[in-house]
Amino acid sequence: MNPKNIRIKDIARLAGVSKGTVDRVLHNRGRVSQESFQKVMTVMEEIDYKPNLIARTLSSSRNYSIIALLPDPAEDAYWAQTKEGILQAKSEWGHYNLNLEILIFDQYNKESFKEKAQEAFRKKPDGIITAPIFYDEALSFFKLLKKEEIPYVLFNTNIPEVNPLSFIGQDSFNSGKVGAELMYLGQHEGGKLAVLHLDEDIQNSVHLLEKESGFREYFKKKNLLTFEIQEISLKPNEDGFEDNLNRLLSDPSLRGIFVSTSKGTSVVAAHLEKNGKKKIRLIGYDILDDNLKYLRSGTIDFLINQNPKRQAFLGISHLANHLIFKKQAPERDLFPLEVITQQNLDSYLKSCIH
Amino acid sequence: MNPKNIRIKDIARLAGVSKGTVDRVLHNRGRVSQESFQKVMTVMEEIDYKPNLIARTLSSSRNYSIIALLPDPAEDAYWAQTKEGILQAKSEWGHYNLNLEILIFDQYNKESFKEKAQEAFRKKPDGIITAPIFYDEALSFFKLLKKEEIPYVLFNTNIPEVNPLSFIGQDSFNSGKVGAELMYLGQHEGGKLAVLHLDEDIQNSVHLLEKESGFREYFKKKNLLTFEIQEISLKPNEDGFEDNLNRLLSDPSLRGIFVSTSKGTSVVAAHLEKNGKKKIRLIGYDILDDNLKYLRSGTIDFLINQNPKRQAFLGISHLANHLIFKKQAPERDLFPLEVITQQNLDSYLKSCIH
DNA sequence: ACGCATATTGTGCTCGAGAACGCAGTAAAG
DNA sequence: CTTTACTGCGTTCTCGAGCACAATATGCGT
Repeated sequence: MNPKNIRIKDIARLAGVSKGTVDRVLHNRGRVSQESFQKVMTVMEEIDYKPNLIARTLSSSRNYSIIALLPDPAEDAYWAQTKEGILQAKSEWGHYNLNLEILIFDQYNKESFKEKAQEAFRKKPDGIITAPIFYDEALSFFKLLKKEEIPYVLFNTNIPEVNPLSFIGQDSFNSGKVGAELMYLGQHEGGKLAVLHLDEDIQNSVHLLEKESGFREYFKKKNLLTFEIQEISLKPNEDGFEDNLNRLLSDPSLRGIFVSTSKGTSVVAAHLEKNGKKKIRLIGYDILDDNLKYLRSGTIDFLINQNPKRQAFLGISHLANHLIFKKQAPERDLFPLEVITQQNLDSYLKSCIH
Repeated sequence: MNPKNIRIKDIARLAGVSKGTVDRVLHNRGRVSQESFQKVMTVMEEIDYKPNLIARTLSSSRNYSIIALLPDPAEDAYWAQTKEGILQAKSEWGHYNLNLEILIFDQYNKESFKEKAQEAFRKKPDGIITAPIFYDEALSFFKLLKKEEIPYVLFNTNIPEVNPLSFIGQDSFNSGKVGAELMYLGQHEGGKLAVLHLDEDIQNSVHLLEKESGFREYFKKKNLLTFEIQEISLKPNEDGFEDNLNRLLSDPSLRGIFVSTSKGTSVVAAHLEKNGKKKIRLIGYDILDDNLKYLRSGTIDFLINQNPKRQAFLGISHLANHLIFKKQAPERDLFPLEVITQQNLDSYLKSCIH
């Protein structure tokens, strides 16, 4: 009744050869005469043959293994969401022969990353997904993987020069510009603004610096000279962290703070709330539990959503599609820069997007 | 080498029965003795059997047909994006045996919908997806479909009482609240606000009215009595439309306009720009080409993205997954309420989310 | 105990692509 | 003139679930 799809068998029949020959032509593995080749090609040009992905996948049904190399989810709500994404991908792809293993490293310890990376490498998986937060260490890891032709997908932090199969994440520079835009919104009279990096290892975090550049770029391009932008980097685990933060917040001319990390956002919000400074505009990152209440109470004005869960989920999906269905992954899957407010927060929490 | 997945065959072996029996137990189509049933169940409880979706799909590889019933994409940029989503789904699901047909009706003509709906019904597809913009006509259509057990998916406009397989779209009420929030942002001194419905058939468009309710609710809940909210419904094809619109816009106390339709947004923006009234805050819907330039020029302050393309795409996906893979579709797939600004616009245009 | 009906169970083919295998034919090497 | 090597090509089996049908087993009546 329905116009059934064309099968290799059909092509073979039309070309007057056997399906083995068609198979050889399609995958050009030689051993085909000029004549047969031509016959098959003629047929191929006339009809558009789409191989049945399901059949193909079934026959070559092997068990693929993927290793996800992540910072400790127990240490950080951001990475916890990443892990959720991985687990969701695991259950979604579980039906196919996909083995998914998670290896955890310490996000503050390069050695730990090196160790786990080596462990991952030793297991010779069919694919690897990781957030390469240590630049140099990641570099040599990827060199190894490239040599062994193990595809790798990056998320969160991009290192374009290592040519990953795919990068999934945000455009940090533009993310910073969005932050600036939200800062400027209805607050045009100028004043002091702070860009706050709360991270243990700012040198290594290119994407945080890119956010700052984007933030500055916005004001520069608009020629808004009445705003003074001050960059401050603090390490939450360092001595005197509280004092430093308090000093910053007590500046009466401070109009707004742009926090470049998700974890830092709630830290700053807590301080602001404690000191009753709700007038300072606060913009930060991500829908973490800690951030939610401050957004709801109005201490945090906006969040920019990096969607770590979705990043991880899509990373696995791209990799799995590549391995199982031979689909080609996008070189860069840059997420939209989602602005979260009090009113649209719930819609993000409830939506089934992943 | 790898812990191969458990196959029906394995279960049969473990339970000491044949794979036919296991098959009967799994799909409980009776004709199995108590004893065999127990043996199989015991094994099933010990191991978690996940049927190989690929194999299943291959064997029962029939051609599914889906009909998408849409308003004319040539008439309206919004529905054009919907169509894009359908086409994208078509190419993505083309590998599987999915036949996707689009039927177009006139969005201003109920009779046209009835006609096309009947045509769709006559073709006895395996599934239908549609945007039920005519309430009564849709109702009787779905009654028919239900009787024939043809699954249907709704998008854009929900009619919960017809129990669709799935609804994909926005929560209109909260969408209005987000509109209100964006209106209030940095504009606290009160004044006159307009909620503008530009549509040919407002009576029939529940979701537009819901947006208005949400909009009003925000100000009510916040007890912002200094704002006066005025509702205006205009039909773009009616005589005197221009005059009516101009009269509204020339009100000097008007502080902001919330347009409930995507098409209406650019119409209002054009008028505002022509009259040099950039100070009136304008909030509308969707990333349509016509809207883009006004958002970029600043006449439109914010867009709320309903993502028609993604709605259509996911609608088909849910339906296809239901038919082909027997996956159960979410009853409601409510999208996040995406806020589009000058700075994050490009990230939305470029992102590969679909 | 036998025939027949029904209940239960097992076998074997299907889907479509991939790939191993093997056969026939031919050319080069011994 | 045989042996080996290699080409070209067709056949056949594989993957795992689904399903039709064949093959048993059980029960009941005579």
